[in-house]
Amino acid sequence: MTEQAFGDKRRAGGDNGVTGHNGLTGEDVGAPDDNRKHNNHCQPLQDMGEILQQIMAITDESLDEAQARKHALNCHRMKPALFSVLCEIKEKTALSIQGVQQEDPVDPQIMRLDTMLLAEGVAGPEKGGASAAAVAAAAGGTPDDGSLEHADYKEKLGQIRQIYHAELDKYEQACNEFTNHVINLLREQSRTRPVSPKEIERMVSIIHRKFGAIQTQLKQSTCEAVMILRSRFLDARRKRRNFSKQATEILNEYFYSHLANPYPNEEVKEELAKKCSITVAQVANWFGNKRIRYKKSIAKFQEEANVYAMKTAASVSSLSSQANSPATPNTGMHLLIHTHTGDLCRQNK
DNA sequence: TGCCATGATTGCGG
DNA sequence: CCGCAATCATGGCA
Repeated sequence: MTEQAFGDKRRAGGDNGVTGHNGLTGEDVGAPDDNRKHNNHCQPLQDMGEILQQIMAITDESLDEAQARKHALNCHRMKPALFSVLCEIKEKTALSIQGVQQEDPVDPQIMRLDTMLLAEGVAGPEKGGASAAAVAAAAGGTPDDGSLEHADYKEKLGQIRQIYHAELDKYEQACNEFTNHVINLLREQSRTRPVSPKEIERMVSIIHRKFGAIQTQLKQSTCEAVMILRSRFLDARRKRRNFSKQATEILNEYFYSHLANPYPNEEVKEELAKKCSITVAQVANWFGNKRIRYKKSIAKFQEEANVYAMKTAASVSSLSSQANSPATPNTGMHLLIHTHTGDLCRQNK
């Protein structure tokens, strides 16, 4: 698209080149037709040679002379009228064709990038790292570790944010500079060839689009950096810390005092979580683990006890009545029985 | 360094 | 959605 636009520019320049050529050759400005005919009908190679020779023959004097001719042309009384006609013709031809597929819709991908950057707190106003808090919460660590990781995450995100904005400013500045430069250039050129304001506008939009593409690249890179940062922190989920002795004590206390039904309801879980400075999910995890492990250890002991019981029963048949698993802890039986029969598992539901 | 303890995750069933 | 069971992955100790 831009190529096309630049192509148009080159074509426009080419036209200009012909006029320039006329000027440089010193031929009469009032009789370009003769020159056209000449160019169209004679051997192009020879013409090229001539042109080359003319170019080679350019001296400072001839340049001055050309400048003077240009000036004379600019001051010609018919010039404004002719120029406006030229502009009009160009408007009706090249520009009207070019301007058709101008407005392309906003890329949904760019919108996604913007949304993500905004959500992550990279773009938009500074907002105390709300997403960092979310990540820390997802990590499910203890509050201490959470705040530690939180600070780390916030710092890294801040760095990304800083770089992003610095680059954005840089690009914006460069874009403005370049745009101004091009506008000035075109204005300068508009004195010698038909450059309508619309064309300048179009060129500016092309430049903006080009710089927009660079910005998109920047946004993409920033998004990637944030994703990597996030994944690093989410990977840290598994990096567990053992609960404090106090916390384990509190949890064990509840567990063993409710062995018959070690299923704390939501309120109890919340209370325990508060007491232990852990999350409700962690309390639930702990009880889940505890129940299964307790049951397993009981089962293990039971198995062991059964082996011994079998041995004892086999060797001392007269004492078989006492062979009922002395090693089995009484407290564990409730849970074992309950779990196996499944009648109390959902009491809290 | 290996092993066990332990918190977290996952898949499944009800 | 909850709990169970299996599993992962790390902490901590001998």
